[in-house]
Amino acid sequence: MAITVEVLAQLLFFAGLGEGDLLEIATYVHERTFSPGQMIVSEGEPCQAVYFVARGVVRALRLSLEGREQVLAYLGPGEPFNLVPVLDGRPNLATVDALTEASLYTISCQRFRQIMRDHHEVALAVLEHLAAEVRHLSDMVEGLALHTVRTRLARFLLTQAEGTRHPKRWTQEEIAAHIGTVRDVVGRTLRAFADDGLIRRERGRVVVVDREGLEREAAGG
Amino acid sequence: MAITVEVLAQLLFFAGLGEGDLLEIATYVHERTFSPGQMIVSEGEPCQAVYFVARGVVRALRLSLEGREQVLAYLGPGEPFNLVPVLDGRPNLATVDALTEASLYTISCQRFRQIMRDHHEVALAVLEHLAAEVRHLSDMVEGLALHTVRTRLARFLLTQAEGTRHPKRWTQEEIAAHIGTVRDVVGRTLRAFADDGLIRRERGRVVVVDREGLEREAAGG
DNA sequence: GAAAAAAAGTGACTTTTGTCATAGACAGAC
DNA sequence: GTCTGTCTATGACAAAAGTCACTTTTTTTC
Repeated sequence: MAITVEVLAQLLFFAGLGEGDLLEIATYVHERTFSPGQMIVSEGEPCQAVYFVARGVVRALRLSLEGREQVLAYLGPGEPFNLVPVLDGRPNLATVDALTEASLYTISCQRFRQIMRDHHEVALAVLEHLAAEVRHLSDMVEGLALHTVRTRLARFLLTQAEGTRHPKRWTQEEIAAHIGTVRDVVGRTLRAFADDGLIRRERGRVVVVDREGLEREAAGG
Repeated sequence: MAITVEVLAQLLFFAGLGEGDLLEIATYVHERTFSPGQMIVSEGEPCQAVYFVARGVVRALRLSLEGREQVLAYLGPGEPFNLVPVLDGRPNLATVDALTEASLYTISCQRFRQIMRDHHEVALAVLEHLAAEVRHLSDMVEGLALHTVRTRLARFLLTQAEGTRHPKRWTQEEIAAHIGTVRDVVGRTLRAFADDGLIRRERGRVVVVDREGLEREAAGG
């Protein structure tokens, strides 16, 4: 339960700090654990804290009234979330829930703001992280506004194929929430890709057969 | 042509700096002017500089191969753009072009990175700005992924109506590029709103008649 | 290994969105 | 004024996306 300096230093933002600073910050950090499906922060609520994933996977998403979900990001160990409300003091931007058993470190808004004021290195690291977030969201907007589901799915498959990461097994529902559509349409489009010889579908897994063809689809011409 | 300290201090990021720092920074700043329609930065190009609008209006947008445009933001005096490429060193995120005669201040990537390293206040101000950007883009993603054109247009009309700003006269084309659709559909949807008694259309201008009704549409239920 | 739950497959159908083509309205240039 | 280019109106149509209903398969859980 005690947060050690070694652990803190592995969190993106604190990597550059010295022992002394880390010891101080460690006193601000609390650990909380969540079980799969449990909600961690809720869109629209006033901001409580900034979070870091210590163990497990969580996802940030927006919900519609009809219950449709749009995933903004999957987050794994070391990654922070709920930064924006901490920075601008406005309500939470997205709902975040746990996908797996997850343990998180939290730092209250006021404390984290103070840390950023006091530690220039931290502010710079947060800056870099937000820049990545803006880039990611802009790409998302571009895809949603200017491209068809077919194109977005092709892009998704390609990035997954590159996936240096462990090849997670995605359900169609999950893919849908990722690319901004519904399960049925994902299934239908996968079938279309298979019919066109771009992919092969084997028990839960998708194999890219014709990378060039898929890339043409992803270009969205 | 010379950049004065008074002018610099009006740019969001430099408001908190002292005379001495401003004088130093002023030596890094260059002014450039653009005429309406001229492209200022181009998506995908390597990053050159960060920009501040001194006078006029510019817009940041993404283009599709078919020539459709998605506007990410309109920017007026005092506002910065092209920050993300400066921060992450990757290619420009969006195209930016001038809508009016515009004069801009520029600071090269290296210089601006240096300024952020040297001036904590600037880094914090940039942080705040990026947070706002993330919030805006998330809302955009939510709208595009989870709501119909009808809902997005209702939201657009409401925010325009609130518009503390000067009531710009929007063409349907501009609205379309803003909410992620095409002109024809905007026109059709406006007509539908008028038929339903939510708005009244008078020569180029839209008047909200039934605010409550529009808000119901905007809720996207 | 059987039952239950979750995920996927699929066709029919509806709604929404986008495309095209053409005509009218309007604003400013001169 | 008249001309010209931009903006708007509108209908017919096509394509994309979403909904429904139901079945089959796969995975999990006792």
